Amino acid sequence: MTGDDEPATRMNWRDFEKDPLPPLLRTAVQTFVAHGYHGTSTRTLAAAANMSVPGLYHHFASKQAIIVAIMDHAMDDLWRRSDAALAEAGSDLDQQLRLHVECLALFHAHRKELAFLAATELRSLEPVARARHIAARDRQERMLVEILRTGTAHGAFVVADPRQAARAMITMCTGVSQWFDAAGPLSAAQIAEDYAGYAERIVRR
Amino acid sequence: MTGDDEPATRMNWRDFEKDPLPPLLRTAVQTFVAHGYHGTSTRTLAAAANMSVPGLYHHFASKQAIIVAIMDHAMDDLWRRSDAALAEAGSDLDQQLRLHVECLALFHAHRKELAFLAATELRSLEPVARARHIAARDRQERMLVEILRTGTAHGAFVVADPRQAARAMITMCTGVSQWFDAAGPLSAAQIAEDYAGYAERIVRR
DNA sequence: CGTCGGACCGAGCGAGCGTTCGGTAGCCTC
DNA sequence: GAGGCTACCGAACGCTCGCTCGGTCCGACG
Repeated sequence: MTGDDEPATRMNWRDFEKDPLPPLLRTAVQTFVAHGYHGTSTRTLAAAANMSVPGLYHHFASKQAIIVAIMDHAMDDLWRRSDAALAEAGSDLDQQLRLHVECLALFHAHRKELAFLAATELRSLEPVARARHIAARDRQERMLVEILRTGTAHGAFVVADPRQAARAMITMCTGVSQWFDAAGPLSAAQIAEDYAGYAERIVRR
Repeated sequence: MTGDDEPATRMNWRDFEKDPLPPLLRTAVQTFVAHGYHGTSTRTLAAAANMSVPGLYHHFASKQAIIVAIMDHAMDDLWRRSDAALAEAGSDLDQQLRLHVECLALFHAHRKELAFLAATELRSLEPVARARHIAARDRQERMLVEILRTGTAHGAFVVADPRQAARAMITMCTGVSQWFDAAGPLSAAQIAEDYAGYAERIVRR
């Protein structure tokens, strides 16, 4: 082991060019978003990927494994982006908050289907995967709580309850995945900037 | 017709004593929250209500009719409460915003299962009911947008995009239904007050 | 040239699904 | 006390579900 918490080259957390998801999972994401996990049959999944049902089972052990792969990818992608955003902010607490919220909003706009599933299909995961997903969600939440707590301790922010404020900010960003429209009047970048502003105002002295 | 947009006695929108939902629907809400609409069978629904499957079909025409009754009740209850809150606020714009957000947060805390379903099971509704639910959601959103727009026009608030700010506030409150715990350290009333504060800060001059 | 393994498919398995049929038990009315 | 109503239930219908069996095709390798 080499202590891998500081990768040599950090990802560009603002880059959403293409999602490296294999085509089968990409079509599965869209189908699950439209009808939900239990509302989608393996036949529908196979048809969406231009494949037979056994063809699908060649790549994944079960329908459950498909949703698990999607959810894991979502949580991993968000975590790596927000980790990179924190690194970019350095020790400036205001900047840490701004970039974290910007990162959250960008993710929920650019990866809206993925983010929607991550928020919606928790209950469709079997116990092991569910526990893992909850842990990832909690770790993600803790990152923002820590920013708010440190900022409050150093007098940069005024927050009565950092955990509650973090939840308000996170669910505010989560909501973006429900209504964002790439063809709409607001770009993801504009929304992210506005949301960073909302977060700042919530904690302003 | 007597012009019924001003009922003689308005409901007390802060009172959440008991939900007037019949027992069958009450148990259905909990089961749907746990497993989702498509993840719940009519046999499970019947067992949760201590009933046989035909017994369940005596009260509702179909499984779909059960979810529709629940969703309609949720949207109607929220609408009547926020309507009453607006009436209580009178013409004071700051108060309109405060009470509206307080009402939203209270609803999503006290009726967390109901609110969770309303936000989550839209895609499980068949076209007619779905259209009705979307219309109700839009009407609900428009109410807050109007408050923000009027407040901005009168110089009470500073909001670049009322629609976007309204969505941020609404999804912030929607999130309460995902993590609120009646046995937790924060009461619904405390949360509602904090959230009204967040909303105020977002639009503050 | 042979055979090996990855990528896939048609057909079908048992289980569970939403729904319905033909009842029964208890109560109220005339 | 006959008839009708509400509130149910056991059994089963036709269908779809997740999943698997026993293949075929095809490019890579020796």
